Amino acid sequence: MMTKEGFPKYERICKENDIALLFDKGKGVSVYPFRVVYLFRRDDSRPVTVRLLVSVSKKRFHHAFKRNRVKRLMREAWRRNKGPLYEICEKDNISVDVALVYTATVIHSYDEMLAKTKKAVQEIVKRYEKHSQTPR
RNA sequence: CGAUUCAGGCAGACUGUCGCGGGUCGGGAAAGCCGGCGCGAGGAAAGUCGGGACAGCACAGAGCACCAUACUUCUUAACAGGAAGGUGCCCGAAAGGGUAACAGCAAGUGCCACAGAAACAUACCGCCCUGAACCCUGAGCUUGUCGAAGGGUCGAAGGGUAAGGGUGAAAACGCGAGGUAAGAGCUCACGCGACGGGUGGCGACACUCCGCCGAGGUAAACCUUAUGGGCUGCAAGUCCAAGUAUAGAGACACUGAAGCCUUCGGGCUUCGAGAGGGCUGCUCGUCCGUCGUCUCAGGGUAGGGCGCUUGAGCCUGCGGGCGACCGCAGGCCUAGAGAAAUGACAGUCGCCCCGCAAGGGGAACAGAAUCCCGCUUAUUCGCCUGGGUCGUUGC
Repeated sequence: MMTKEGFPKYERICKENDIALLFDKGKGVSVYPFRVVYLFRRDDSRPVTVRLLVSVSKKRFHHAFKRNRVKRLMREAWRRNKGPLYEICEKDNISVDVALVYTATVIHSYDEMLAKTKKAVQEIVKRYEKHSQTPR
């Protein structure tokens, strides 16, 4: 099953075009300490995939080792909490791209990262279900 | 034992669970499949400051310009690095240590504020010499608006003088003596400095040596001399190449649009077009072509591959050298990503600090991006090893 807690290459957004599309068409919501941008997209050529992009700006963290630390914590927390997104995606056979942009200026602990990413995932699920219930 | 200083080293370890990037082996038709094994940040990975390797472009040779370097020798692939040494300056009682834009202003040119007479050949004051004129005295005889000689508290003018005064950051090598009209390296002793020679040293340079000389400073002023330097950087560069558009090649087709009628072959009406070029200036004719479709094609975007880690490599031993470093032998393979892996959690042990103890607290600076050699900066009131110096105690 896809709900296991790995984080392989195909679950990361690497292509420049994909990133441009995500930030151009995606919907944004702020869940401190993140800004979340997500985009549901139907693509029958690939299996159902939840993909992630993490971003920590050089403006907020000047030192490379601090940026690395934040990104690693974010990825670690994400792979623990992404399960609910796979549930709804497999139910509706749809993929989703998510970008997490770190907006705080201090490094939060791993436990806080876990809690906040969980909240972010729940927020995306809630908004998706609300949107799919409204008649088009 | 403590303090201080120099040199070198370390940068917690192990286990479990989950996860990531390469590699490799096995299964599988294959996979974004399954499993095993092994590797996966630093001493500065940092700053990007020097130097190279490598790559592309440029390039006959030489010169000019420009830039860089600048005590010597050695070291190195190379360097503005390093080692050993020289010289000046600074600290120190000494031993010793630190430091230097450390070639040339006795090649040329420029500049040297203010002050001062003068900033490189100049005389303001002062000193000294000559001394017109004037004054005093006045031999003499031609008795004059004469005048030898002498003197003067007067001194036009000319000249000498850099010892003294004053100015300045700096004033004619310093100081003493001789000397002189007064003075002056004019002469002499001592000292300082330049050049030539001698001796020692590979050399920078040194010397209680000899000769000759005395010349302001400034080259982070132009400049001179010597040496070196093409430019750009792995986002270099190179290979494959979807889609879209298309100069080019080939084939086919060929007046265009709208409306109406139709037996679907076509017909009628209206509007627009009938362009351009060659063969002859014009007309005709003819050829190329304009417009459309398809195929080929080249360059090339997205994307992907290579470059990409075996190298001036690391470790150990022996040998050479004061040293930087070099030689030989044996062993080892030690990250290679690409919106960018090297992580998370738990436990045990070790280290440091506080505490009698239970226990509590702490662990810096910081993250590979083509690769090396250096330099610089950051780093725990950290730890370990060795050397020097000083202090205290004991023998």
